[in-house]
Amino acid sequence: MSATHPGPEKLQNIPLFTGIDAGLRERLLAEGRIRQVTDQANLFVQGDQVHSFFILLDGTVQLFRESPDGHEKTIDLLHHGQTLGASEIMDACATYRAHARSVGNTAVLEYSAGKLKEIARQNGSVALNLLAEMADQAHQAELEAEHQAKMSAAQLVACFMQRLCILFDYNPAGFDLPYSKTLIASRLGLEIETFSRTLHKLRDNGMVITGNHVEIRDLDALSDYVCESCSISRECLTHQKLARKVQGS
Amino acid sequence: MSATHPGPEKLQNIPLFTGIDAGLRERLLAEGRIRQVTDQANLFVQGDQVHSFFILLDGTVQLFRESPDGHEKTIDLLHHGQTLGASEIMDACATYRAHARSVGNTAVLEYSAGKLKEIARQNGSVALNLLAEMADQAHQAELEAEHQAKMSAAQLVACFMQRLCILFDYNPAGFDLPYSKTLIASRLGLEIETFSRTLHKLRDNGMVITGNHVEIRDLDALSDYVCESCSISRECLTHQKLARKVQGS
DNA sequence: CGACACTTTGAAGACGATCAACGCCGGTGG
DNA sequence: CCACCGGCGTTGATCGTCTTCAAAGTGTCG
Repeated sequence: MSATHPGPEKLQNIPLFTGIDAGLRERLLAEGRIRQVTDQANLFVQGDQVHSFFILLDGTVQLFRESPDGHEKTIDLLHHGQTLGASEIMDACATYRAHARSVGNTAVLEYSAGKLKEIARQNGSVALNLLAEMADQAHQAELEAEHQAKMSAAQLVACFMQRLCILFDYNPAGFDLPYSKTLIASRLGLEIETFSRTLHKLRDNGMVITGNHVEIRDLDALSDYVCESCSISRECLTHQKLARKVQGS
Repeated sequence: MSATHPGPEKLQNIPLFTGIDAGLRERLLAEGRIRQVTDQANLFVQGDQVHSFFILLDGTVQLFRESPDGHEKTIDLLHHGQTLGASEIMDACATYRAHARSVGNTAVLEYSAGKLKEIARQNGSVALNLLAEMADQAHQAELEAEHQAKMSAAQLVACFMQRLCILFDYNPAGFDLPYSKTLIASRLGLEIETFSRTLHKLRDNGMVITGNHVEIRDLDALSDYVCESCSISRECLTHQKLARKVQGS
């Protein structure tokens, strides 16, 4: 499953370039530089001068921040079609606000910051797509904050598992975790020990985890559990589902 | 201090309209409808069809979500020049994702959703300003999530107080809280009891609260305390300071 | 086989939420 | 003028949850 040669299909279905003329899209794609990135490599480092904008073609990228006391908090895990660096460029803030590190081999399309602005200025559709993407990013981040503030560890994990199923089209009845448990725990803002213990507690909610394998026995009960104290988890799930459908069309 | 008649100065210094020709700005302002809003009135309700976009002219608006179990979580408190509804409109999501309720008398400039899109499409500068605003919104929300995940109640409160000083240009040596404690607690995702107790504990960190009055004795020590486990609180503070300066110019 | 990263498990402790009671204040109505 | 009420804030006691520290188990790869 290495990403040394992203097929041409990886250049399709990029949300940023949807709804624009095919010829123009080709030209825009050609203006970016395709980069193969090995495991654990930094695309950029928190505090660096903003130089590039990235579109993720293949693989996974971990977006995370480092605090003075050494702790790492994973902000998000990104996949095909998602972008990095847009908000930094648009915010006219000179430095990256987080680290971006590849998880496994990945491929990205890289644009210079200036080039992105130029493209956005010259092409209204791309600018609108960019706006939609940033709106969604803001929305997801707000949800995230609400989750962190109000949900228990068990609810966070359950919510995460459900989103995994939607994102990767897994069968809830049985699938394998796509990341290490350490990475997931970091993504959820939990200590690895807490995460490990929580996985067992969820057995009572119809979710059985054995090693790397997850079985969700009762999806509805789990959904109720997740949504109980979260204003729009359910809405959020369907929204993501929708986004995926749109992206696939 | 009522907001029944926002002076014309309130129509200036709106970030969304900075950097555009004065004549055009006048026209854009004229296309919006000025609305006076009384205390505790809803600008929109979570789940409503998205109909309008708002620019806050005067007063404070509480943005909050309601969960099935009845709890309210305040997402943000907005002031002059900030906007509401942009991300919903751009996200092509049909409903508001939160409630917006006035805190005290306020004045807003209202545009229909369609009108906003039209303006953004026809005016590149406004679109870029909108992008910058959404980028900042996403950034703040990410920070928020990190804070909720990693900071203690005392750090949240200390951080909040510092931002108050920057936002309202208060003298840290002594100022009064601009909101009720209940509202602040909700904003920070804390129970009112926890918030109340935390205020006293902060005495050890050089912050003395008596009733409604706050005295910060040692700003540097407090800043260190806040940033100890937060990756960019300090950066965040200077960023807001910067944003304010830019807005004032 | 041994080194090392990852994960699990146990025990202790810190922290915030919850429940309950009370004090304070402004307004309303008798 | 006083009694009552409701909203707001404080304080105490208790409980559940998550973190922390420590130790041991599992796996992979040289």
